[in-house]
Amino acid sequence: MTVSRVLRNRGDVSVATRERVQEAARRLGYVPNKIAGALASQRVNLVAVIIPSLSNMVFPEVMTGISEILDDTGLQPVVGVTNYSPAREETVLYEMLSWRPSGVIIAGLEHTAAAQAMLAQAGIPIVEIMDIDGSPVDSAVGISHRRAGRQMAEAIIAAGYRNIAFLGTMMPHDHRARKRLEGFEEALAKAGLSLVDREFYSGGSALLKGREMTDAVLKRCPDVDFLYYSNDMIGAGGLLYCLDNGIDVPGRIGLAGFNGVELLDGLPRRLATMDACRLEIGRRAAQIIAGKAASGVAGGEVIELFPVLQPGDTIRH
Amino acid sequence: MTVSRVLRNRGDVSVATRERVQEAARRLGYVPNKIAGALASQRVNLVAVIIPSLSNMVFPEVMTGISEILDDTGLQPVVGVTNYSPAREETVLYEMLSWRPSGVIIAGLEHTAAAQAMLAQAGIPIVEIMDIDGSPVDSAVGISHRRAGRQMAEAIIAAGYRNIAFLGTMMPHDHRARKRLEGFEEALAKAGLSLVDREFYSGGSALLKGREMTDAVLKRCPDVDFLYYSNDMIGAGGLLYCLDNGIDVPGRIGLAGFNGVELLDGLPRRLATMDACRLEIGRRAAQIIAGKAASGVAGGEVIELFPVLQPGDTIRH
DNA sequence: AGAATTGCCGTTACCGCTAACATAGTAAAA
DNA sequence: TTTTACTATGTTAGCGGTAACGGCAATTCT
Repeated sequence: MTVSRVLRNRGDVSVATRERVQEAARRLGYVPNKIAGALASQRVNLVAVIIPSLSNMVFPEVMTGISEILDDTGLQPVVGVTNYSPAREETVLYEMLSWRPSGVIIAGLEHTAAAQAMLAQAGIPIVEIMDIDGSPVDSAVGISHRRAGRQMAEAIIAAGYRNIAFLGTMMPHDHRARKRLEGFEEALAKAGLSLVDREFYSGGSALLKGREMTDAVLKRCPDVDFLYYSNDMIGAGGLLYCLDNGIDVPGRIGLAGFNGVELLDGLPRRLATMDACRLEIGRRAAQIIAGKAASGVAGGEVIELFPVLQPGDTIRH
Repeated sequence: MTVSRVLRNRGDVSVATRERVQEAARRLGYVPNKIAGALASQRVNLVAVIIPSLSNMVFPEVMTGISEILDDTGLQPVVGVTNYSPAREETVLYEMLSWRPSGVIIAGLEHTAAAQAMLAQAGIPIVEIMDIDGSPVDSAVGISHRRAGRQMAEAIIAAGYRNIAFLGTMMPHDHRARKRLEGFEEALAKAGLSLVDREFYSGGSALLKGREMTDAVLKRCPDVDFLYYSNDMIGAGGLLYCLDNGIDVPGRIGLAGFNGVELLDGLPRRLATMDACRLEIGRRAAQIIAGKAASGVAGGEVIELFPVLQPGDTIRH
């Protein structure tokens, strides 16, 4: 017990004993067994973070926000990656819950029925992040992707573009990209317009994909005057393609992406985009978990963040 | 016990009982407590993965390789991020070891004395990845960054460049970048050359940084004819800068980076680089852990991988 | 038929720690 | 001096599973 007290800085131990214990621990290379500790105390300083992917710039930044806040609380994030597969999400969630974490941060509002049930039953704070177009199990922090799509469409229409095409991921489970497209089309419809073309791809977002898709669209629809990309990476590819081919941007063709990734700052021209508030989403989500873990208070809250449109140099005005 | 057997698919249970148990588990939303299970069985299906950063394209790909292999083994990776801080690495390692994982995959060969001691004492397979220029605690999988730097220098010299500058990170703990630079300078020295300029920066790798640094070097040393970047991201920034400014690449100035990131495929010109074998490193490391976890065999092995120089379009020939 | 085996399920004793309480020693208060 | 109040340390009983073994009935072997 005395050792336990020393190593956790809990309760009264005389300075002499404390030092003797620490010295012995150091000498023996003793590393306490958290498994036993967690079992006995029914407390685990882990927060499960479940995200679709690590390779697209967006989630690493969310992670940064989460770590930033959690670092001060003794809580530790544990990452699980689902690759945009609902089945895998369910498995990963089950696996993580079986370690009885202090909270869950999970991307998106769409989960399998079983996953929903697990989340609801877990008895710990749950924060669904990125998206708020839907109903969360507990808390949610994110932006309205539908609104983001709508706003971008409105800006594009206001700038006078009329023959608008969409280029994006075909991932059946990227609900946020889907909602952006829905919002986008909704705003087009309101203006009496509709997409003149759409091009989908699967696989990771990459510059090269953006080039290929742009090429395909321009070949197929020579009179298109705006390309709306579902993410900045393929948008950047499209931008480079246009510049390489001497296409007047934003005069002849306008371009826009989504996310506000740092990458864009170095491009020859600044791509129009919308910041997805990734860092802030991570921070807020972690704050909710940390707050509830400390206070034990229940009750879900929904925090909506508002991305700002960054017109850059690829929409004319 | 019967429940335990059913849920782990171990031992004999009649079909009838098995189904009764599963049905009850489903109905109750029962999630077994791995903490208790791990304590009792002294087995934990977790592999600690300790890396410096998630935000620079290189480690996510290593993670992909790791997950790919581990997915078939029942083992699960748990990521810890150190932000290139040795002190933080020590903390993260301690934290992870206290959960008694089945193995550790950790980036680099340089650790604090305490971290070295923990790794050596842990009694589980340890794989140090990315680098093999040094002596591993147990196993290692990686490339020789010193050799990589040397090879690049030799190729540059062979192409006839003579006024060579280096642009890279100033992170005091990015040992791999440091070793590449050492190898590079070593090969220059052998050819009777030395760097005409060097420019360092701190912070994440970004296109914009690459532009700024390139601008600085070219202003300072107008007669420089080759720029060697410590990573592809700033290299790409430099390439875009040169193209924007009408500099003849690779005639007037040659460029090279390091890593072989996918990003480069979409650039107007292919940057010379060397693949760091990231995916393969992840795979091999995971295989070692999985193999040892299964067999219980000890004994460290060192696996050296050999990156290939991809000359691209930015070295003349 | 009796012995040996097999399939199925139950019992017991931990795993390494911590909550809760007990106990000595020591200083302050009555 | 005795009582009270801490302070510092020790004791006990789990936490929720699993390893190891035990036992019984049904089957197979000899």
